[in-house]
Amino acid sequence: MSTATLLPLTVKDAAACCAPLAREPLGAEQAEDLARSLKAIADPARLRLVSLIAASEGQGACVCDLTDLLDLGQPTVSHHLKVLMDAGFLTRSKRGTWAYYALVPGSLDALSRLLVTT
Amino acid sequence: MSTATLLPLTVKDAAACCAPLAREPLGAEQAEDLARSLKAIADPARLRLVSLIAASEGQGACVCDLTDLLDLGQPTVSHHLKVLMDAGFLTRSKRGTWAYYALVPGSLDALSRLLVTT
DNA sequence: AGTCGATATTGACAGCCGTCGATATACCGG
DNA sequence: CCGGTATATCGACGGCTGTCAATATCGACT
Repeated sequence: MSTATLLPLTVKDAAACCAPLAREPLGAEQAEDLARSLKAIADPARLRLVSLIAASEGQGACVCDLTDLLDLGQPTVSHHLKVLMDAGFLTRSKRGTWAYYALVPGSLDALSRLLVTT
Repeated sequence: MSTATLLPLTVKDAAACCAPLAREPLGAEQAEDLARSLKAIADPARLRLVSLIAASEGQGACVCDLTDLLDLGQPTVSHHLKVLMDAGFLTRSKRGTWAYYALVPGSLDALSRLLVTT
C-alpha cells in the first residue's frame, strides 16, 4: 500500500497510491493520504498563492510580492507557503535575502488525475 | 464574476467561474468559491463516500450500506452526505424508507479541470 | 561590528469541523 | 393505530486551523 512513510507524504505519494477516485472504492489509508493533499490546497489563500506562483513561472515568485498581493500578514503568507511545501506542491530556493517559490511540475496534475471520472 | 448567488454555490458554479488554476491568478471571490468546493471533498470519510457511490453506479448507494462500510456512526455518515450534497457532488433520491445517493455527473471532472496545468 | 531588510518561527486566540449520543421524522408492515 | 426500521437533525465537545503580534534568523551593505 503505497509508501507507508512517516515523513514526506507528498502529493506524488498520494497520487501514486490508487486509481482515479471513481474507479474503485479507496481504502481508509489511501483516503487519508488523498485528503491530506486536498486539504493543503483547499484554502482560499493557498489557492491564490498557487495560482500566482504558477502564473509567474520562469522566475518563481518571491514572498515580498505575494505578501502584498494577498491581503494577509507576512507570517501568515509564510505559513501557507510552508503548508504547500510540506504537501509537495511548492519548492523554495533562496537567492540572497529573498525566497523564491515555484510549482513542483506535475503536482497539480497528479491530483487532477485522481478526480477525473472518465 | 460568475453567479454571485447566496444560496447554492455548487461545484459547477465554482468551475464555471474561472480558467484552470495555473492559467491566471484567481481573485479573492473565485478562490473562496473554489476552496469551498475543495473543502467539501478534502476529508477521508467523504472521499470514501464519493468513491463508494461512484463505484456503485446503476442503482446508487443507500445509506445503510455506506454506514457499515465506513467505520462511522450513522449520524456522521448522514452529515457527510449532506455536505457533499450541498456542495453539488451528490443527489439524493428516496425510495421507500431508503435514501439512495448518486454522483452528479461531471461534478468531479469540473473540479479536475481547474487543477490541471497543461 | 552594526544596522537594515526579508523571511521564518513561536505563542496565543477565535472560529470551524468531525464525531457522537439523543432525539425527531418519515415510512412500512401488521 | 402501533411498533419497528431507516434516515435526518440537534446539541455538545474536543481538536484542528487560519490569523496575528512578537520575536528570531539570516543575508547584505556600510
